[in-house]
Amino acid sequence: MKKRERHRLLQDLIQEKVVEKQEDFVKLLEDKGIEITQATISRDIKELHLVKTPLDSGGYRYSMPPDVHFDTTKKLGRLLSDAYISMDTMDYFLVMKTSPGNAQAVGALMDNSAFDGVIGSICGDDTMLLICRNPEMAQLMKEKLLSLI
Amino acid sequence: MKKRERHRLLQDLIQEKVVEKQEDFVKLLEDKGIEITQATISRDIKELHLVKTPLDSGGYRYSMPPDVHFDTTKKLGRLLSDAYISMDTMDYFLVMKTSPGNAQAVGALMDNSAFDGVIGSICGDDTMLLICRNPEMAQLMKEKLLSLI
DNA sequence: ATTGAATATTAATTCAAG
DNA sequence: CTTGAATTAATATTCAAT
Repeated sequence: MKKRERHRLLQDLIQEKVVEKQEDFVKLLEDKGIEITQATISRDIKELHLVKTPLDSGGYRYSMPPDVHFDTTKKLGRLLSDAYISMDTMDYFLVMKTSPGNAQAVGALMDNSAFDGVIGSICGDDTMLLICRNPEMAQLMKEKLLSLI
Repeated sequence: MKKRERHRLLQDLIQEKVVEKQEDFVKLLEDKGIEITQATISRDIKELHLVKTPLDSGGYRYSMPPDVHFDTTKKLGRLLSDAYISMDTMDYFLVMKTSPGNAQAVGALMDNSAFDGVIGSICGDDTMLLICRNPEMAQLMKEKLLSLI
């Protein structure tokens, strides 16, 4: 049993069953003849970004991850629709040109967005410099941002 | 300090800060002069349906409940019922053909959905390219999307 | 790289009290 | 009905092994 397969199995399980805790995963996999411990489930959950969601009924259920900043992302999209001019990446960096006076606002939203590939931003009046975790993230951010416009 | 007020404060805090654990809430409220214990935060989190989300960066962050996505997923289902034409996967990618002018809308909903296997989307007029975390996710996304139609 | 066993940490609940 | 202190339960991590 490969990790990938197990991940896939966990994704399926949370759709079908109310899985309240990690030990439940252990038991459910055991039923399928798969021996695994809670420690591994914990790691799987982390990698899959699963979340333990409190239910109205009072219990808990592991479920698909939320889009951390649903609202922020929407705001960012609206702002970029207005303010975006151009963008380029180099190494760890992404430089965005905005209409005058808007770079700070974009940077502020970026800092609290779900885009955790971003380490930080430095903004002038019409230019934002994003520092990303790695060059790949810089490229990914460019695509993400473009998809919002 | 009433419970309602505190709940609002917590909602605000998770938008502004990366709150990694319940004790962080305790400290943040203490900074605002509000004395509260972890037990109460735990109850608040349960009532607000907040979730502790694993981040790509390795840490955790309390965030908004995934409930909001149910709606997004439903919207996506309705949109796809109208606009879907065809779909195919290759490696990390999923390409969807839609009726003219609809790809952007689908992409926007995808980005705000609970589908965390998706890194990002790039949309033209009638074509959406989804970039997934891995080839398995691309395949899984195809199945999930088909199940919505 | 992935895992289990043990452990540390964090979170949920119980229980008494306001 | 709400809370804190104490406790239990659950989860994350460390460490050794593979």
